Amino acid sequence: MSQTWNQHVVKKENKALVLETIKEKAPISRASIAQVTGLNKGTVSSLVSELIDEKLTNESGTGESSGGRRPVMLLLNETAGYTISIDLGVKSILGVLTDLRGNILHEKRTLFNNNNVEEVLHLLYKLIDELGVAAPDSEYGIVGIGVGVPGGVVTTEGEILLAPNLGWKKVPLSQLLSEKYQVPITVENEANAGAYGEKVYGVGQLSSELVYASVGIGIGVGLILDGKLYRGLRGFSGELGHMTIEKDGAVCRCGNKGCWELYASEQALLKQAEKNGYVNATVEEIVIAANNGEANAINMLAQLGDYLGGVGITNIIHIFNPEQVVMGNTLQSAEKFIMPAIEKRIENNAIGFNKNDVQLNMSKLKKHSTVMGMAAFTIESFYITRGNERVTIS
Amino acid sequence: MSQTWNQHVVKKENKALVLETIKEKAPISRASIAQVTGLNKGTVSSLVSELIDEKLTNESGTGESSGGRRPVMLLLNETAGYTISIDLGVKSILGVLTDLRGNILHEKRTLFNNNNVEEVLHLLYKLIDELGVAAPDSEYGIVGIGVGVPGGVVTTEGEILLAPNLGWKKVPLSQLLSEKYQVPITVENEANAGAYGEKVYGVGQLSSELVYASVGIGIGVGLILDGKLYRGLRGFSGELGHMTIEKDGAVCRCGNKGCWELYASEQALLKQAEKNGYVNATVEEIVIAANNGEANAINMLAQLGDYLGGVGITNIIHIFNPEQVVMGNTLQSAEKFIMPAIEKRIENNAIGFNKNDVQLNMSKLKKHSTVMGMAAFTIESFYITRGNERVTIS
DNA sequence: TTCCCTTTGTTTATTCACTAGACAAACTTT
DNA sequence: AAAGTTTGTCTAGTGAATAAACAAAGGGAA
Repeated sequence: MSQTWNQHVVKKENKALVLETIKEKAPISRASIAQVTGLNKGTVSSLVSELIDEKLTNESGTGESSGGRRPVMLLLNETAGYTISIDLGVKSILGVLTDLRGNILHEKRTLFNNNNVEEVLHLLYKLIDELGVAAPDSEYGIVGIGVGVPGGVVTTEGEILLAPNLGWKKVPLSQLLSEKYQVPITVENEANAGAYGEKVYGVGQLSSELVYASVGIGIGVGLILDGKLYRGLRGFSGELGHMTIEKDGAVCRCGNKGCWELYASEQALLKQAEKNGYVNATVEEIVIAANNGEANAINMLAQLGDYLGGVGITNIIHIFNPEQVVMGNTLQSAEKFIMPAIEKRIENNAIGFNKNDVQLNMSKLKKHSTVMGMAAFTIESFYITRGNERVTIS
Repeated sequence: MSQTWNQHVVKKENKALVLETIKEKAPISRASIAQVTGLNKGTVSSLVSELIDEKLTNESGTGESSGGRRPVMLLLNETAGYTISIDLGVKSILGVLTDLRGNILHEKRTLFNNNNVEEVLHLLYKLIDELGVAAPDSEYGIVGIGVGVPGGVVTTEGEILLAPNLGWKKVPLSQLLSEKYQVPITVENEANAGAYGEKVYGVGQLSSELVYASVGIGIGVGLILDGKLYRGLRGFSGELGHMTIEKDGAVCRCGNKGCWELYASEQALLKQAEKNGYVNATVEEIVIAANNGEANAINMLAQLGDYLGGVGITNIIHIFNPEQVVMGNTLQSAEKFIMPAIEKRIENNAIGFNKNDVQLNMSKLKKHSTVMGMAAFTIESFYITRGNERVTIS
């Protein structure tokens, strides 16, 4: 059944609206908030005074007069609390400490070779502890920990993590962190987090229909539909890496045939490189070779762009009619060599209307897409749950 | 900017909630509504009396006592108004007259050979007029006309229809109908409407993540995500018929290569049939041949199922992690021969988690999926806009 | 039958959040 | 200095929901 509506809900929503307005347009006066939101001046005054009591916003000095009494400017109190946000990769862990506006205060990357669960968890705990110590004193302290992971998070049966690329199955990461740290924990797929990061802090801030393709060892896709992250029934949407693009193609480890990521990923590139005599090369080395003008390297990257743009991304454009497609993760370093191929393929292959609507970009946050997405999740849920507490208390 | 919240909104939402409850659980008493929704008995009483004044609900007689005073049962007044809902196909127009619960009172199909815009519009107007005459007298009369069309509806620049399969481009259908009939008009893609029809009245009533594949001359897909129809940025989502499934495949008329609908549609089947000596055959004839045990026909249908299930629908399952995939339109007549192939392919090719979540069904409404979807749109918007009028008046 | 208990639906008093408008403070312009 | 503006607070009033009392209409047992 749907929710019932009463005055408590009205107040909660209006308060959230005022806070959101301050967040977006700070510094801003009470009078301007009233005008922008359509709320009455008195209502805004009363809600703002509660927000100040809760330390969520601050009065800074007075602003410029526009012919009358000077306005008192309000600021978001972005140092009322901090988030710890993690990108758990297959070779390294990236952790950042952010304030409530998503400013990064502290950052650390830890490399590892041993994928063993206990080993990696130990490093993860160490990293979290270090970031926690780095947090300044504040009203709310650490408001949550978010971890982006290279795999699926099953939300039934209590958030269990499955990460084949890490060799992990059924790790109850969320539960483990909840027990160790008494703060809200969010665990989310790396591509989903990346999509949200680009939407909130990156190149997608103006788009509400955005597809983020994380092209790394495999391909993961995060979907922002109608301004919100779309997870599917149980969080397994976006397995576009395992979309068939060659119906009788090679067999993938997923059991399907002709999967996109067999043709257009780091894995695919390195396999091709092996054939062309680049033994045990890395993506960076191939990009350097291309920069040095080696035809083989340039061609390999262009072909990768063909497979990315001409098939997978064209399909994405047809399926979702998105406003924006953002590409991120490790293949971003080859931008210079793959983008022209991608753009050309989309120009040639995509249907007119869908093609004209879409804007294609490389990630703006680069290595930070995932951590910033996790920070956004944590911050958003902090503001929402604080609102709910207030309602039930009053 | 977001919406501001006040008591008017609260009342409007609660009234909608009460009406929704009556719609779903009729016959139901005021006391039960209060218990189900969590609203106060007095509140429910007052809202119900307004709904009765507006003729949207009725008191029927008293129900059975459960040890005290007998309850007065409330019913939805489904004959307070009627919708005219149309499925504009490439060879025929199907029109129905429905009441506010979606019961079909009158139905007519008109065939045509000449795709000329004026010609078809003339037939459409005639059909609408006939259905309008058939509507009984009622409080609100015809509350809206909805037309499902075989093409895209561009919502910018005032709802222009593009229907390549009809040979139409840039027909302002919505505007034409608005001028001729002074009631709310909805024009929507046939697959989108079919998806909503199955969600509201068909086999998808319990699912909120549903993908509807309309397999006819081409393939169109309607997406129900998070319980709502997903249209993409400008209404062009769901062009999955033009998803590449063979990267170096045949060129499609859309300009892309290896599109799904080249392998798995009526068009594809008939082309194959031609090769196998079934000259100028129809789908029905091939199904009859299969029923008569002709191996060629059986094999062609099985192969069609392979392409449907093993590639396209498997991709859908990986992309969306849906709760349900529903197939409809003309190919439904071949259900018996294609379903086993589809199911087998999905079993073999789809990734475990996504596969286990999904349920595969043929359309329940069959030829009526699209018209019922249009009826659902019209009815829903009637109830919503009536609510808004009330708010601005009071 | 009669009396008591239940259940339903209405009525009344109260609460709560928002709005309109008055007002004071602080500033600019003439 | 006087007049007009803008900001922010305060007060009275309104509308919608809730809680609780109450009336109406039933059932069940002695």
